[in-house]
Amino acid sequence: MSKRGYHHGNLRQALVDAALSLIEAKGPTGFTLSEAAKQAGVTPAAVYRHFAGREDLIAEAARQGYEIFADVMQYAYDSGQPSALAAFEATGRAYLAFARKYPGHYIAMFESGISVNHSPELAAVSRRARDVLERAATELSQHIPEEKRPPPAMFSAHIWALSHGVVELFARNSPGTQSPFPPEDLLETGIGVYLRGLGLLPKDE
Amino acid sequence: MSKRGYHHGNLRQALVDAALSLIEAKGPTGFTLSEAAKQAGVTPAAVYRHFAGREDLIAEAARQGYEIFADVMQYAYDSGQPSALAAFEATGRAYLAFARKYPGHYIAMFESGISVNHSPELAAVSRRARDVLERAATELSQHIPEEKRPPPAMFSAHIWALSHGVVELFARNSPGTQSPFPPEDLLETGIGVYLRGLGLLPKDE
DNA sequence: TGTACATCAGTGAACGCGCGTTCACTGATGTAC
DNA sequence: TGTACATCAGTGAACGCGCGTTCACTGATGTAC
Repeated sequence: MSKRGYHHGNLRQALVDAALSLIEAKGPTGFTLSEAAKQAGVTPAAVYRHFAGREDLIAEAARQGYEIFADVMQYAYDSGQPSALAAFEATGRAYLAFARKYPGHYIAMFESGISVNHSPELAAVSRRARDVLERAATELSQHIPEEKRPPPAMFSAHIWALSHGVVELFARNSPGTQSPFPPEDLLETGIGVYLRGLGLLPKDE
Repeated sequence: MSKRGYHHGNLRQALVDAALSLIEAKGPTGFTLSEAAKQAGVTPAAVYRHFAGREDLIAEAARQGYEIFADVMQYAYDSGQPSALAAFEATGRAYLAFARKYPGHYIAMFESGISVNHSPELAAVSRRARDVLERAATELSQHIPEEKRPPPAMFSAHIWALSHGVVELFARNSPGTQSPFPPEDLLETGIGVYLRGLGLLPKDE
């Protein structure tokens, strides 16, 4: 264990990590700049060497989350190719998997109250994540007869909303509100029924 | 304008109303006990005549929200009877209508971080609201051949999640994240596709 | 390899603030007689 | 109808706290020569 020098070396990222673990442990409200600094072994004032302030730190945590999120979605999409259906279903599963694996990031992204327009970078990377799902939806909807094809943006909005709802309502350890079913099953079956409704899955089980 | 007496007369409810308007205006974090008291024209200390503390005040706001919510859902359900399908679709629409009409209550209920088990009353009334949707789902699912019928609790969980996701992602005036479609349309079409997937709506438009 | 020096990451003390909560109190209200 | 009195809703001052942020500073690090 080498003695830490006067300079931290990687304080910026250490602060982001501290913020994430605080958010994960105590919710978006539980995070304070001072406590994050303390957890990184540093004076609160040191934070200002790396961030404009509290909100800026959260925004960076969210940005990193979107970055991971977009990668995860992209990877899932690719793994299902060349089948449009497999690619689409994989991205749906990836949404929930991300929320479970990176709860701190997820909360920073969707529940911390920071706007996706906080910075151009944040807007861009969130757009990138959305685009993956939308592309998967677009390609899948090619298999629906044109005249009864819903707009792909609506299609993907439905799945996004269902996924988000499942996460918020059933995949949180909010005390007392335990899920009647595993969230993964809920999302899987929900998407299944939905795709069947679009004629993209056979009518029978 | 009669001079206010020394006693407020209905301070308890005035505080709840103040809390709701603050929550609506500034989010669940924006609400403070002190400011709610100020808005009700009263000293912060006066709050303690009526509530155990800050959290207790939010819980009461949420409780009143669930009460209204359950009534609204029940009314919608009744209005669709005797058609199981009409009743179900009406409750779906009622969910979103409630979220739009009572944003303060909605946030207190679902985003304030208070547990539904804060008090037995709160647990009971939230149970009542859930039960309406679950009953509608149960009745509607009678029309599905028994062997391919999903558990009604799962059925209603899907709709609950979709509705909640639509509200959170597309029905909030979160700056920059405007919806590509009106939330009402999104929910309506989403539920439509879903019901078609269950064989409860004809295959063709 | 050694020295002088510029850089700049982090310190530590201080700030003003508004928070939730407590306490002894006061005075308006309602009731008993 | 009038008076005495109990109740209790709201006051106002005070508290300790942790917050985000600022500031002049210091001393470790890295570079130029």
